[in-house]
Amino acid sequence: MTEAAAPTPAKGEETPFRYTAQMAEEIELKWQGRWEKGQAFRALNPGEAGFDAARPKFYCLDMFPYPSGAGLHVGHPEGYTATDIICRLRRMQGFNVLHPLGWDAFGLPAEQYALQTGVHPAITTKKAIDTFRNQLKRFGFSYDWSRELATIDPDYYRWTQWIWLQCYGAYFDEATARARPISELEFVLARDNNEVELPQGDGRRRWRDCTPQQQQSWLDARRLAYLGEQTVNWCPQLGTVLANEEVINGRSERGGFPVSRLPLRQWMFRITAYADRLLADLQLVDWPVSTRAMQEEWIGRSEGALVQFEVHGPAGSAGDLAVYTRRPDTLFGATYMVLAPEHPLVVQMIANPAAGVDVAALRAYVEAARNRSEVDRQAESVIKTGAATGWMARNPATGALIPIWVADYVLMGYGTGAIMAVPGHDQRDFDFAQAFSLPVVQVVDVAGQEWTGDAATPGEGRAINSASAELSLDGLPTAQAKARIIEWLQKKVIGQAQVQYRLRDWLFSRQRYWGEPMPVAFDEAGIHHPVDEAALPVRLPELADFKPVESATPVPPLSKARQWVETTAGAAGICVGRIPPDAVMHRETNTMPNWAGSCWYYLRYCAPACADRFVDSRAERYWMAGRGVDLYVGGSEHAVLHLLYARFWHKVLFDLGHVSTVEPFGKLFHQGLITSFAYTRQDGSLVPVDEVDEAAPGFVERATGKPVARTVAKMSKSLRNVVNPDDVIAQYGADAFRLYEMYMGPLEASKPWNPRDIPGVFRFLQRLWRLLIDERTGQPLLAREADPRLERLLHRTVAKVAHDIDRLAFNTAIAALIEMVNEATRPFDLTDAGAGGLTRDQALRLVSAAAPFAPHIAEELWGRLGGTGLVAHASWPAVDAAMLVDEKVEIAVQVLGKVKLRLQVSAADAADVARLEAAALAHPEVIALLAGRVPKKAIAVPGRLINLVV
RNA sequence: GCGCCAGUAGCUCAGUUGGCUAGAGCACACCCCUGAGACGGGUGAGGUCGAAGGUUCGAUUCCUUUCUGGCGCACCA
Repeated sequence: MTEAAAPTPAKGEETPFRYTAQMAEEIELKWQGRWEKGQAFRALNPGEAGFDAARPKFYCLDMFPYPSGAGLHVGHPEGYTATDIICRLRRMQGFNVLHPLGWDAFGLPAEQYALQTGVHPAITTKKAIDTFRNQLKRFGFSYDWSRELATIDPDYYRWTQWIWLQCYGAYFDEATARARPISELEFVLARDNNEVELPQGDGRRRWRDCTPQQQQSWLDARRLAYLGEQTVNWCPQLGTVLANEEVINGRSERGGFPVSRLPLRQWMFRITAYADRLLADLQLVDWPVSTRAMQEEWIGRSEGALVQFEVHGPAGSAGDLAVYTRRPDTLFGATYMVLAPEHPLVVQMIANPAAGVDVAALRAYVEAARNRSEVDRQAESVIKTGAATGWMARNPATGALIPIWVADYVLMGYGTGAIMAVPGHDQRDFDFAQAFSLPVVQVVDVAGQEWTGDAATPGEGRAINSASAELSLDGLPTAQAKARIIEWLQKKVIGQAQVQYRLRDWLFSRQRYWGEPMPVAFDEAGIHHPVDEAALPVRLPELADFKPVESATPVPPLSKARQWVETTAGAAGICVGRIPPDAVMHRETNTMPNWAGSCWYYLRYCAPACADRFVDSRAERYWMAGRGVDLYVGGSEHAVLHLLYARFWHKVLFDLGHVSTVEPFGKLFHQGLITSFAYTRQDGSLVPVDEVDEAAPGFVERATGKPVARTVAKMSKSLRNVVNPDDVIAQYGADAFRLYEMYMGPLEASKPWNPRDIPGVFRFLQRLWRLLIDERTGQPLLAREADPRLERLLHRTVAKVAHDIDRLAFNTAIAALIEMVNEATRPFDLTDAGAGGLTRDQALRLVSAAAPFAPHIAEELWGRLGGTGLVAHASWPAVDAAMLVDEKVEIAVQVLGKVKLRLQVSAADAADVARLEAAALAHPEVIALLAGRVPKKAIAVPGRLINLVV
């Protein structure tokens, strides 16, 4: 803390009832105790005694906190204060409010902390939760603590596992675009004996002619949770594989460690099946535009065509190669093809080299590309590298044979992992063609971009040089050329229109200890079997040595729990009735990622104690009614990760009939980051925040008196600018803390923590107190008669506060309260004992309006003023609409847009254009002002002004 | 490079469909209170509303360009 003035405790006998930090603490602890004892914020579910179905519901959710060993920082209470304020207002407005909190407690950070300290994560995590809970309770947040839950509770994660099993037991029905139980699919196939496509090019076969193994693997390949061979992101430093969403610029989102690519068989979620709905349903939610845009970009829908190219190897025709292109209209300009180094065809090309090709170089290139980390690959992205394969492909439009190359600028994970290269109209292809002297042809005439052959023209235009005996695109604008060629490709059965997404399936396996075990096991043949619902939860085994296994490849630590891993079908609870109970099984040793628990916690809050279902249906239908969670507040860092995953799970649960809404979070809001000032000496070294003084023009280091520069940065230990909320509360109280964080600026804005501003809001609380309470006696100070001006202002203040809270503009609501208190303080003399500025009724309404922000001082004032019950349960003061408009309105008179004078006009005259104009022009002052000039035109704005043009 | 958001007093921010002399808190100066100080109260100074064009009777507000900062995406064919 700086030297900023701390409130002095009341001295002597003069003002023993002064609002000081000490009194704030006493008041706050007193009311927190009473709220807790009286379960003041307990939300009742439908069916419970006392539940009032006539009230509207309001489900307000904070993003799941991840309790770290370091405890709370000032960023946490920002969003929590905001939701607390709106929840308190809604209760006073008569809503049934659901406002729960729990803990996201599995995952890497907790495990890493445990590794550092050498203490088991079960212990460190519980301790961190206790610390967080204690700290949060000191803020006086109105959570329904009876609904508290943690993802590490077996009673919770049994249902996380259950949801995974739902996905395992479901497939995506393309016809209806929704998930359905895979047993339905199996039933229909058996009944109708349909023909199915077998994997690995085994052709098509009738269902009943398939072996049981073929049937099983066909079904397994369609599950929403499936075991897939994929190139995954392997992070050796974290000791686990990561989802695409967790990798940023080739480094891990958490920790910033390099990530390499590795083919691996892992559990996946078929989130790509939902790409279309995840995209389309963004229209249904009230979310920040930036967040919706991020999800749209992440899903990355693109329209184009799939085109088959005939491949020619040394032994002649070698099947077809499919490519995806957004610009099928440029097919005539495809002069070569490129495969990703991981493309399966590359293996064949190396095994059967074409004559005259340097196979060693090709093999070396593919090897190098595989071993290169993503970071390296991107760092070198400017320079195109590649190797010729010697194999050729036939361009179906021109009939020409074009060479096939391998290059790492083509990614295996997008489209088919192969492209047709059109160097004339794609910059990347052009760069590559330049590097390897490949032909470039122009097939589109782009307006405004002259064709020189020195650069690609990637825009749209009219097709040229695009004609064959069968087909001509020449002269067609791009859109029509696309349609024409797709039609032709379709007729020839060598292509069709295709929608492609950037989104990939979600990698769900983690090689870590501290996570939910997957409810699945493998038999001796390596076939996987789900654990029966009745046998859940699959408990995480106690493991003394939970360190990740040192290895170049992923090895889950759970594999060390031999006795747990090696089990029988009976012990593991697998397929009771279909498999002998003594059959040998080994459990899945990968665990679920951190995201699993946070994908559905908002549902569990509706009925956290429900024992026979993941959520009680009636409770879910009540609290999620309408558009789900009514307000969800949290940081924007989860814009694509958590928020995309949770939407996906929710949609699956919806499809399977387990939840009642399509989207989980109707309205979303991101609070801004709280930054902090940091001070640097002229040589760039850092000065701790508490060793700096403000000097006349700038800031100086206290010890030396030398000037230092102030910057704004994220709070971090290294910058020595971290603020501990406990210290602030000790110095000013929780009400002042809450008020300060809300007054700093708009909730969504990033803003610096400035300790110098805290005394300002503390003084406001003191003024509020002193306005209503005699500091010498502790008795209320009340006016005998209501001042009509203050009455009017009070109505306005109450209306503005409610309106501003609705739009989450807490800073302006507080400003209105400050103005109200300042106005009410002015007219009365502090020395006149017993006489205040507001009547008891007015005072109670003012206290009500302040209660959402500073609930403790409000309860105390409410009690001292003789309010009944708790102000937290009081009704929000009624606003008389008539009090919001003035009887007399001040109208500005402008001449040519410049204000010359102002008139008092009756509200009725001011509201009507014609009457306003007449009243103004007839006014002696206006006549004097015009001095004979005749206005050519008068522009009247009702209630505001009149502008005269002369 | 592309997209989104933001630039208002020394600092942090208000300014709700274009309209009144652009406001608040902190900081600053002065005055009152006091033996003196702290607390408190009062008064005041401080802004070409990032820049340049345009639309309009009138622009901080709308449009275009540009500068600066933040965030996101980035070899996705």
